[in-house]
Amino acid sequence: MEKKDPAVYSIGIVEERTGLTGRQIRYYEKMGLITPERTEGKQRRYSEKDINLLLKIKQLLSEGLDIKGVKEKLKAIKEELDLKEDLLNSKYSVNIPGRKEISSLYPVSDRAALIELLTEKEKNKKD
DNA sequence: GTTCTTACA
DNA sequence: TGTAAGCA
Repeated sequence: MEKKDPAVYSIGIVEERTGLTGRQIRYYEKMGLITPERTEGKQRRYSEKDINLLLKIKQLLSEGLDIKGVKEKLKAIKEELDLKEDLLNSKYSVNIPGRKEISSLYPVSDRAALIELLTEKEKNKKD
């Protein structure tokens, strides 16, 4: 089950796929909302998850949150995820639940981000 | 031509 | 946020 997510998208591609301007994308990065990789030439390279994260940010922003609010929201989601991860790795877990089941426990609005972050966690443990 | 940073309106 | 300058 090789599930890699290399950062291969240029900022131009990300603009098209997220509907955001390069200006906004760079601004969110400066605000600490995203951390894309860099090529040797210092150009930004985004992964599939970065794009999903950008879309999540865009959604939260459209819901009235400001940059600070989005940052806190993303942090909250991550903490929630770490908590669930502990349960998954717990010695008390007899039956390891599948990601699908886990995600179903979450409200639809947070499911996308949850799955996305969980996938990242799983990948990091494998590497 | 694309992207990057800095800076000004 | 848009745009321009000067680079890579």
